[in-house]
Amino acid sequence: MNFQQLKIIRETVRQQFNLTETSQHLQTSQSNVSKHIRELELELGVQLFIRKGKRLLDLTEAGKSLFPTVEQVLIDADNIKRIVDEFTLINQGELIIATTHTQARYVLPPIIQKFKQQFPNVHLVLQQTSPNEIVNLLLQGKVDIGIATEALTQEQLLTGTPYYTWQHSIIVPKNHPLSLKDKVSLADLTNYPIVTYHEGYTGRTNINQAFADARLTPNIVMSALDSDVIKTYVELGLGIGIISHIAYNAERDHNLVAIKTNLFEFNTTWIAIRKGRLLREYSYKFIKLCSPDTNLEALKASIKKPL
Amino acid sequence: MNFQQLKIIRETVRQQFNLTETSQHLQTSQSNVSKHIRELELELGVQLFIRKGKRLLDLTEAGKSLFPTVEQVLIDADNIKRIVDEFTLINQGELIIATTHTQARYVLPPIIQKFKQQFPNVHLVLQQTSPNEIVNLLLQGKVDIGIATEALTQEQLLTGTPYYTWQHSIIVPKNHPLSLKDKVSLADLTNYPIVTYHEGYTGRTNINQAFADARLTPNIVMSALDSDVIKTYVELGLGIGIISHIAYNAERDHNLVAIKTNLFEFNTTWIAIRKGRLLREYSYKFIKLCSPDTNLEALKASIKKPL
DNA sequence: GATGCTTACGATACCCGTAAAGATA
DNA sequence: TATCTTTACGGGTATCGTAAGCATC
Repeated sequence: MNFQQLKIIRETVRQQFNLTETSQHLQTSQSNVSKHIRELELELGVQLFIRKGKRLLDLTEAGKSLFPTVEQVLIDADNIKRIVDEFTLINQGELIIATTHTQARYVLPPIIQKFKQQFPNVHLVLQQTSPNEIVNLLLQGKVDIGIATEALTQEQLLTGTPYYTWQHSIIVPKNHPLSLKDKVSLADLTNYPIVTYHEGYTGRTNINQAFADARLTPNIVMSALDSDVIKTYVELGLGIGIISHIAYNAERDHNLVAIKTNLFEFNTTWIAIRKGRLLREYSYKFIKLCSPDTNLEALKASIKKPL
Repeated sequence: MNFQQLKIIRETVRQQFNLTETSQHLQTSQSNVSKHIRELELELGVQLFIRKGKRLLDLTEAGKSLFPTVEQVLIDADNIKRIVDEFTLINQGELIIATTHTQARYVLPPIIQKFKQQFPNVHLVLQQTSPNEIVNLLLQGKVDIGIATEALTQEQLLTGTPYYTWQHSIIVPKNHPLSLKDKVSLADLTNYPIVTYHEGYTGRTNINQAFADARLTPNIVMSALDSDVIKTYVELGLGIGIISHIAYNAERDHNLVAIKTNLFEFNTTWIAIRKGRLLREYSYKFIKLCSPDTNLEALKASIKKPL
């Protein structure tokens, strides 16, 4: 058993049992991948993959049982490198953050500015993607920190800390009838076409829930991945918008009016990291910058409990 | 980085930085050990060992930081093999138990008999040693289960379950003056020479404590590692004995009288296993046989929290 | 027929142990 | 001088990629 074999097992699963893909991702040859798999199976004395003829279809029961441990070994091997870097590359390295558009555009800029002042030699990578993909990237150890409102709290293998809470606001063009009302109700909203976030993004779950609870059906004419797109179409008169209040800026968005409401539940945006995967010290400092109340020691402890 | 290098790091620490010893334990050559260490250091870009000239003295700070992770990787690699065995060698394999004389001689026999009936193909190894050594063996992953009264609950990296509680009894030769008294006090005991367990064995801590609390000084003329030795010398008239009540058998020990007392605190004998190290299913069955009330799921969960 | 896996084979790199040399106590 | 570590070197093995062969879809 060697690390290359374990990496191949992991990557084969990630590439859904396509050995050609696996070999390309690991920068090696197909034949190598194939041979390593069978040699590991031979050494362990058990089939790890279900085969149909020559094709690999899935992990066997045995394969499924040991796969989490394989992942843990590889993560720990990676941890060793990061521990070393903590000594050789002090306050220097890479910090990869996976987050959504809303955070990247409206929330993180001042944090990142401060972080960059404190750690000028840390190369910051901001990877903008969907909440589900953030979970994937975290689980695969491809990013250090994930920040999003959705999906992050479901996964056993992730841990983290709440970042901030917020609510949705209604945005309408200037002089829109809704902007003249004292109080806007959910029923009012159903009278207009609505533009808001896509399913699985930026608290859309809570929006759906509010209408469902009130037994109302909103007329959602368009859903988008980010607030800027929504605002653009609301400006064009396509409908009224429901966006994170964070994404509204009175000055810049002078063509729009934001209406604060309590119609939708509070959302919590989370900072998440993968259990079992150590972070560089500066990564914890970043989290502390985001959420100064975080108990870093407790967070570090929770990392050390993989399931 | 490969497994051999990590094994060498671990063994070098275990052998207190003597590379010759390390090579012998790993069945390889001295030069290999030496080279692997320096190549790993080169690859990681950091010194792992403090050297004085050519001799290795200790781990560096960096080495100390990553050592627990190195151990975890190797344990997990071992776990993978055990997981495989769970599929290929069903109810078959090895179960190594480290325990003290008292358990091996007086407590475990009926358990082991039952276990052997249920799992005839499991090779049982009973390793009899001191509580401190049991802790060592557990930490090094050289035994599956440790059973003892002392030392097992101190270590962060161990987890486990209480087995049973017991008290010490006084044993005296037949017709000894103490055997005629209605109630024996601690002060009474100080009037006679005492034979009991060695420090660190079989509840000796509690014996010391009881005398200390009463501000009495016992006249301990001899200390032994096991109850049989103590009984032998009490029979010879060397003094009165203090042994685990479990170790007294009225029939077999017909030359001795046991006096039950509450003079000493209750002792708890523990079953301990190492965190992070998976056990074969039959090992858990063994624990269940010992202590039927154990919540095995909770125990398994506690294994998965290294530190 | 296109894609994907296995086998064959030769080149290379790596790992190992012996032996000699050098350092430490 | 004993013990211990490093360096040098040669043999063996493992790993790698290319290319060809074969199975699957």
